Amino acid sequence: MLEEPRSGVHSESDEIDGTRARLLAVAKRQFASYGFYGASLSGIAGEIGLTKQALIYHFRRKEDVYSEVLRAISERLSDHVDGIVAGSDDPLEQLEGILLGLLEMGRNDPEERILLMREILDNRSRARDARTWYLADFLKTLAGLVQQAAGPRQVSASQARVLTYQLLGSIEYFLVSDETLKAVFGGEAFLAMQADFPGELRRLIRNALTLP
Amino acid sequence: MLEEPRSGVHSESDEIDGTRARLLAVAKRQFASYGFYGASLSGIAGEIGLTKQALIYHFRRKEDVYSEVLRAISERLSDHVDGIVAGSDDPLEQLEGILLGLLEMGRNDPEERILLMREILDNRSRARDARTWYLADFLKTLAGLVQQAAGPRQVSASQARVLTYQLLGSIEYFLVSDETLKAVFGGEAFLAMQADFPGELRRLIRNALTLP
DNA sequence: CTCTTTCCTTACCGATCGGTAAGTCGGCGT
DNA sequence: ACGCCGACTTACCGATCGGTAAGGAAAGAG
Repeated sequence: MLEEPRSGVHSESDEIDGTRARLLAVAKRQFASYGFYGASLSGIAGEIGLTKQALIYHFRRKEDVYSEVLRAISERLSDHVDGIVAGSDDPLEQLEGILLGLLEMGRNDPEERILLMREILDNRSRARDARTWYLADFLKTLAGLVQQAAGPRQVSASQARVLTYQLLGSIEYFLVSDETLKAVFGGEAFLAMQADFPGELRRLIRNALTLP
Repeated sequence: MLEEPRSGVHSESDEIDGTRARLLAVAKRQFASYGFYGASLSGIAGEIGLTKQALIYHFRRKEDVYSEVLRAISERLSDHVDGIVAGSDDPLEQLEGILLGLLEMGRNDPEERILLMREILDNRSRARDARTWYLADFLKTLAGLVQQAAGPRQVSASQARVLTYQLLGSIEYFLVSDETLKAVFGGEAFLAMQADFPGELRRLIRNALTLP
């Protein structure tokens, strides 16, 4: 029933460790759906037919599972940014690439956006550790790009941060609201919104940055 | 130690029922901070020196406490909208008023925005009841206003909804991120952002709606 | 054939959860 | 004076939480 115990790797190689990766995938989904408190170790492990002690064997504490999930997300996020930044020299193009890419990432993996949104909300109560700082680099990079891209407008650093957050908020809020939108406007209207979103976002970015 | 048992009102009048209102206020804060699962009946009641059974006496179940909190918020929200709409005839002015007012409301009562954001996230898992529909009217009104205000651009209903959500997202995401922003950029930078936000939001609204 | 390590199990722990049942107690109407 | 009733309390319930301890199957190493 169980596949690939693999060679005698010790816990170093995350590469193709089957169980651990599967646990992380499930954990991501459940943390996103139910939040840190709402998700349970037994629920996560149970979804792939294991007991919670198997989960607690791979990661020592619940917090560690959560941290690991978060770390993977932030890693993917900065990889994305690095990839885009390497592919262009124009700040405006880079910014557009990052934000539209973010939209695309959210479309492919909605739970990830939801988890990140929850993290922002929980930051004020739980946590204490790094957490926030996972996103710090991403935010600073983005704000820097905005300030460069807004050349014609000559915005201050603070204004650039505000703009960054407005653009980011447009995207993240939309990505997180899919179920609400379906419920309020209907499924087909939501599909139309999904189709219209990228174009309107591009407009929003251009308007926000290039107009005096 | 306890004040105003008041006249023998039965549970109808929410008017000046001391305990009930205080419980709701505490519940709002704790639901916002810890989420539905993270907040506990005993924790809420304990904060004003009562036992959880006092809480469960006033509201029968935990869900009912939560619903009541949410209902109050949505009521205040639609009151706000009604007030603004009554005060102006120009859709663009109305929209600006509503959105800037929302920003102001969020500034005065951050927990309220956080709770609403959590509600959006939780909608997909918990819930089943109305919930979403509390916001439905608000969203539809807003989208209608956007479409009217975007007259020169001639946007479709779907585009209007997208625009609505982008603007709404800008605000809500910012309001919810205060702690993150303080942690990432520092407290004084955050204050500067707070000062810059309304102006940039106004720009964003105008650009999004009036430009072709 | 043993010894060890990896990966997972059952058994158990105290704490806390939401919720029920059954009082207690002060003020009210009659 | 008596009983009722609203506003609480203590006592208790089963379920579930995260986490510890100990053991066992499987596989590689010597």
